Amino acid sequence: MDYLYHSRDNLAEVLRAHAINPTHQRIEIAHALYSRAEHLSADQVLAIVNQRHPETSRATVYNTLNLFVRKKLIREVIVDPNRVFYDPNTSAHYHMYDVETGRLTDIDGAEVRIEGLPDLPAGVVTEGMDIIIRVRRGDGGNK
Amino acid sequence: MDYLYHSRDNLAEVLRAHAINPTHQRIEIAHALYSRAEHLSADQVLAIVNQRHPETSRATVYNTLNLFVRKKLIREVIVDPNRVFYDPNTSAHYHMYDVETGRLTDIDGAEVRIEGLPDLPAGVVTEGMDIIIRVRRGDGGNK
DNA sequence: ATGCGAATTAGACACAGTCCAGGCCGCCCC
DNA sequence: GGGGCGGCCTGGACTGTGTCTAATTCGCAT
Repeated sequence: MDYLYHSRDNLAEVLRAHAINPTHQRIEIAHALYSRAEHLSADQVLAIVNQRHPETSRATVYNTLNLFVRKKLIREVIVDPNRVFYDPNTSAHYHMYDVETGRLTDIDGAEVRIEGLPDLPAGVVTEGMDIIIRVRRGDGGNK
Repeated sequence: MDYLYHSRDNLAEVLRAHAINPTHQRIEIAHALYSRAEHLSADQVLAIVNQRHPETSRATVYNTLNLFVRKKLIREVIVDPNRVFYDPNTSAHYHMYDVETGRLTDIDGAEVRIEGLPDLPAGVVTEGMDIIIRVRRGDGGNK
């Protein structure tokens, strides 16, 4: 994957390549996402960005994340009813979600094959497919 | 499926079979879910229940839906960041979600086969698997 | 410097969902 | 039948995520 080793300079290029005006804040937000191989919520991004560079507003974080999603720079992952996670990895892959800890990890999609899905209704187009495997630690969970 | 034709009397039995005390409100809520082959949000359930029988509180609707989920009577479907949908069909099946209309429809899971998923880490147990195919109308959507 | 559109900001707002303290209801036992 | 008890329901306050808006600031080109 090409999303490790993103200096802030490189990130500006990446943003431009996606037709996004690379502002200060947007670069910081992109950096927060790309510099760690984790799935962050908007609030986490806000916290990370503000601990380094003094101030970025909540509105900007939300606006920017939505912008990135629209421009297909990142992907939303909807697994937790409370918050949306953002995933800098846009290649085909799936997710494993620990319902106890809330931890979300990637599953490589390269060798996953799915058969037997019915045809889509006419005039309908696939936007994407999510697969989420919900797990818990075998012992700790009481019925 | 055995979730059509649920009179309120039958529903009381169903609830008891799941170790749920069949109160008035719970039966009405179960009825709202089982009597239509649709996926409802908590707010929709609240509206349906209250248009028939005068008053059921919001807290009760939420408590009851969560209780039903815990008792495996219904299932949560998390596809829309804004609200949770509840699905009375607990057999293995998947979902198609229209990102434009918000409409959620079932995909029978009987003949779906998935291969190539990696093994789970040791000591971890599958809680369930969700597959969501996000679609949109092919023509109407502008880039 | 000046002007202009785009981006950012603070704060108010909207909304789903939860919590809490009080009251009600059904049920059991005497 | 009456008294007590535990579970259920209720309104309302509260929380947290995300959005909106009006005003300010930024960056850039002239």
